[in-house]
Amino acid sequence: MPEPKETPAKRTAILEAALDLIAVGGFHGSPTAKIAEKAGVGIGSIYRYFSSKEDLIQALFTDLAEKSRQAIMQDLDNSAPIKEQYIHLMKNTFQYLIDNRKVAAFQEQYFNSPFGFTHKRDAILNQAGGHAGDHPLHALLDKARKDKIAKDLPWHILGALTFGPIILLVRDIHAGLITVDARMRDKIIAACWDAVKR
Amino acid sequence: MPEPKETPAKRTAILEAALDLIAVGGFHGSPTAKIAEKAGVGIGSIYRYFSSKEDLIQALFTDLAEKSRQAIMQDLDNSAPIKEQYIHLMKNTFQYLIDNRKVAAFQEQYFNSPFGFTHKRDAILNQAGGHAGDHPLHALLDKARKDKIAKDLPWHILGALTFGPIILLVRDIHAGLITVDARMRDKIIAACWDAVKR
Amino acid sequence: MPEPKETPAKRTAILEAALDLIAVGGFHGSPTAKIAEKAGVGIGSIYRYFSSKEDLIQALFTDLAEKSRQAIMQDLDNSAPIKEQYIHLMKNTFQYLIDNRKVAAFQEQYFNSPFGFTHKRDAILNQAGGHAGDHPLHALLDKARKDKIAKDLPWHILGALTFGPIILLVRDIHAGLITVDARMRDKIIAACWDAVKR
Amino acid sequence: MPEPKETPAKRTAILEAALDLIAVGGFHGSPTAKIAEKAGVGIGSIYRYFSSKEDLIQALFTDLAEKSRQAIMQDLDNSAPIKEQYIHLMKNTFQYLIDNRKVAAFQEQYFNSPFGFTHKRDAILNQAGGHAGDHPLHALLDKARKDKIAKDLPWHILGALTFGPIILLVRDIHAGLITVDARMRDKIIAACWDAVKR
DNA sequence: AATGAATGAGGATTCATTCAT
DNA sequence: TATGAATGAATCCTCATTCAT
Repeated sequence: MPEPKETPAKRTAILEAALDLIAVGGFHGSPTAKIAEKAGVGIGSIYRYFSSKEDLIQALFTDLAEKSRQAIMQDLDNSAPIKEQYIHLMKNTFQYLIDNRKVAAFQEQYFNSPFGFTHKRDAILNQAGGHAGDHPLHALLDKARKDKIAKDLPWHILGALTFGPIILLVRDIHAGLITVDARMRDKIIAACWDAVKR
Repeated sequence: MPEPKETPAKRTAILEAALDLIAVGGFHGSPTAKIAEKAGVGIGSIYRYFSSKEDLIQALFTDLAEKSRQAIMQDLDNSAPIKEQYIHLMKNTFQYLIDNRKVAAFQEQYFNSPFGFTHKRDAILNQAGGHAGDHPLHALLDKARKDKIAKDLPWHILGALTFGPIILLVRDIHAGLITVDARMRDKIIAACWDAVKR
Repeated sequence: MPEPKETPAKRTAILEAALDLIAVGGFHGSPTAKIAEKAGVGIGSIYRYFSSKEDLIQALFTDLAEKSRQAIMQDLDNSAPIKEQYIHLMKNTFQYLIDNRKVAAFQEQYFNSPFGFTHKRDAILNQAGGHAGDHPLHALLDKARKDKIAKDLPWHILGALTFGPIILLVRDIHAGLITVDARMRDKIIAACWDAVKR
Repeated sequence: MPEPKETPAKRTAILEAALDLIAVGGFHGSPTAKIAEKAGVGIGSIYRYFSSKEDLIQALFTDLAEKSRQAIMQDLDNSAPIKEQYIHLMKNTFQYLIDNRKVAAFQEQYFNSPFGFTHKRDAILNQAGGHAGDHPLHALLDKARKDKIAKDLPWHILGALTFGPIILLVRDIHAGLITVDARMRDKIIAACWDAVKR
């Protein structure tokens, strides 16, 4: 009696192998043959689970986005003051990216590629808000703005003020150019809040 | 009237063609054959002016970095208060990247590639400060920190608070996801200053 | 009845095609595309069986060296007098090269190339004697010298006196410049023996 | 008043540069651009003196063949006994090739290439004997055979018995695999005579 | 006569994808 | 369902030769 709807282990193995390789070598340094080998499956099997290499990458992105979202939301107290929630989410985000260098590297690659453009454009077109692809901070910043706590700027801009510094710093941290301890991390997040707050 | 060391027109044509293509398709979407065709030269000519595709890309980066620097420094008043200088530099930077979509796209690509890493690492290793390769804001933020105007954070972090948002927003602007007029631009820069200032 | 480690037919086809082409046009007149076409396989298949064109050539050399060795050793009577053994080996060698023009042409090419130099140097460095890579005459001439049948000259020189004429004559025969029947062949070998014997 | 028929210095420079490069890198490692640079002339100038790269190589061969011939004939006493003349010619030949590694390397390359085949075939077709391209030993061996001093074998074969060993040994000497002093050289030549003599 | 910039066919190699087993 | 051998278009780069100056 087979388990009814479980993700096949082989699919997961392929995604993990792809992440490992792409994080280090980028899309172009990660041929399907290497991914299959690292995953311990035949090359052909990749095409059983994914229709193309592009499809595999998109699937990996979605997969990681969901996991990231969960990590970021962890222990969030919806009833806490907005600033506190902001700081909590930012700590989670920043720390998650620092602790998961492969995820960070992959997402960096992804957003800097034709794949990424497509994704972003899609996100904009469904601007209904609240759908799964969005970052949890979206809603929060929206509320902060309405409550006149955050500056009166469009979500995109508040988002950029928040994520922009984090993204650059994570890259530098993983490149070994700087180190950031918990104290420093909190200072950075406070500075981001300064940018956003009214 | 012999001009002493004129850059050959063909070299320039190659660089321009490369910029056009890379801005749209990235490094891997810009084969040498296409660059040559777009430049209106033979494939072989690329290798007369550059020793390899990598060399061409590095040359293009250096070229654009110099032009960007000039645009950014334009009309800077060294005797003005630091905050004013900061805002001036940021306006120039932001506007330049908005107006020169291809340059922005290229630099994005560049810093997200093995080329870029090398460059960044090199920049870090010569931390003497004040050398030509740096962004003009580097020195300014250093001074602001010493004068207790900026937060007491390492240059890397102040830099990330400043450039991070700009980079993301420029990307979104060129993707057609948002529009930013002069008024909005100034608000954004003010927000960045809030992040940096004490 | 499962054959344990059968060489893939495609690999053999590639080696044969390479031999055909190199024998006529040399290394530089034998592009991988032509080899693949002649072998009736796709270009990419060459790189499934060999890591590079150089690797293919080395493999071909090794392959032919082994076959040559077998042909040369055929019907050798180890207990016969040395002179008889010498004549026997020389007949086999000479005849084999006459009958296998492509092999002769390839080996000529090979020993006159960077590949060949490496090979020769390696052979010299392991001068322990008796190891598989050597020509069977090596051991025989060594023994002949010790028995005071051959002149008291280093192996290299005795070897040159023996192979030098053969190599030139084989080349001329295949160029159609001369013909050598069995009678003539035996006279030539006798002359070589005169050069070597005390 | 210009000297009427002197070889232009530029032509000589090109030939010398070609020899230098081909001796080290072979035909395929010696692009015309490198030859021109080493010769200190423009690339275009090569095509003023030679109609093609092949023509240049043929010219170089002819040039060197003439020089070799002169070196080999040096101090030859036509009235001496044939054996003595043989030994004299062989000493000159052997020593010349040892002392002129670039010439030896070039000729090796040359005879192992499409060029070489053409040349040899041409030589055979004009079998009138005694024409400039022939090696001086040709006539001598012919005479030796008629005088019943040499074996009754065709010139080609007597030639191979003589040159074959020398060619192999010169190659090994220049590859650094063996050293041959004057004493050893004379022994080798004596052995060659043994092969040739009746 | 001399130059060297310009050319593009040709060559080795990679890799996403297919398909027979 | 799983495999991996087979493929060939695509890519970077070289180099003999030409021709305008």
